[in-house]
Amino acid sequence: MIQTLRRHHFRLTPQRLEIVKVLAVSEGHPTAEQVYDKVRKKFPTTSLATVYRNILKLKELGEVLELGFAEGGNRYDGNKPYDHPHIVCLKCKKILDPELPQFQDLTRELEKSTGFQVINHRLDFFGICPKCRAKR
Amino acid sequence: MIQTLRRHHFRLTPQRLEIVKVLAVSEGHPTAEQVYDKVRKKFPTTSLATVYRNILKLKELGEVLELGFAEGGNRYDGNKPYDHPHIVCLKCKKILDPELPQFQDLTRELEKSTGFQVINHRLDFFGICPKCRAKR
DNA sequence: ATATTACATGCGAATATTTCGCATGTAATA
DNA sequence: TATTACATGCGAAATATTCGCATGTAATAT
Repeated sequence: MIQTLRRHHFRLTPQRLEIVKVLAVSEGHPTAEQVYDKVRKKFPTTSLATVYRNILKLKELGEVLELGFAEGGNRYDGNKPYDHPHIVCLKCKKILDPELPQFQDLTRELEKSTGFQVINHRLDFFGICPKCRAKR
Repeated sequence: MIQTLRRHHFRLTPQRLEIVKVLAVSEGHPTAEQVYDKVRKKFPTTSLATVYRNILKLKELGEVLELGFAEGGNRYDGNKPYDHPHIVCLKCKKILDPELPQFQDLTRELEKSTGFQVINHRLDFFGICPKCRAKR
């Protein structure tokens, strides 16, 4: 990510580097607010707008994937910024990346049958994770 | 939908009936605002809050499917209120329901491999529809 | 090292979307 | 026709995100 920023001649400010770091090591696909909270641990004066601005930039550079949900509050993935299936726990809200080899490219088929030019896709499953199932 | 409302002893107000009708005949998965605009053609004093409240109710009754997107602004489907794939035109924003027989239940497989109890899913494709492709 | 400058930041205000509180209205039932 | 609990309309609140602008600072040139 840092390489990409450098390549595009964007400045490597401390806040920006920290946001990148948080996104890169994050598990479970954090919200903007969660990124904000972690960044403020190191740089307490950081503003939420800066977090959003940097996420937007990284999104545009293709380094971060944005996941929108009906309940509001987007989630971000800085590890695999390309389309891949997700499985969301409805209780603890964690989002994992399951392996799903059966889901090959239906895309080609779909393009043929609909006439659409398909650019990307989104596949999410919703349910209860093993840990939350055990809890009760 | 009206039967379902009646069965649950909800009142059949003119506004409610009109909202149901708009949702039932709508194509392309309207936004709340679009439903609001159509309902106001017949009942000009209808408030947006009423539209949201009724959509919420129908959602809870399982009669309307809500689709959230990262760009904000949910979309609603009153025709097929169960999980099914969508294909979204990034230009004209229309949403269609493609046939996708290849997408059988990966769900069972996923439950086995992840330990999740899967409750529902969401599969969307994004691209450019034939009409918009022709335009340029 | 220092100066320069264009990009970044922090702050609060603005937007957009959805929900809420509350007074009033009205569909369903008695 | 009266009753009553649910529904509506309105504006305000709650959320999530973006914007405007003054100030700060990383990168580059000197």
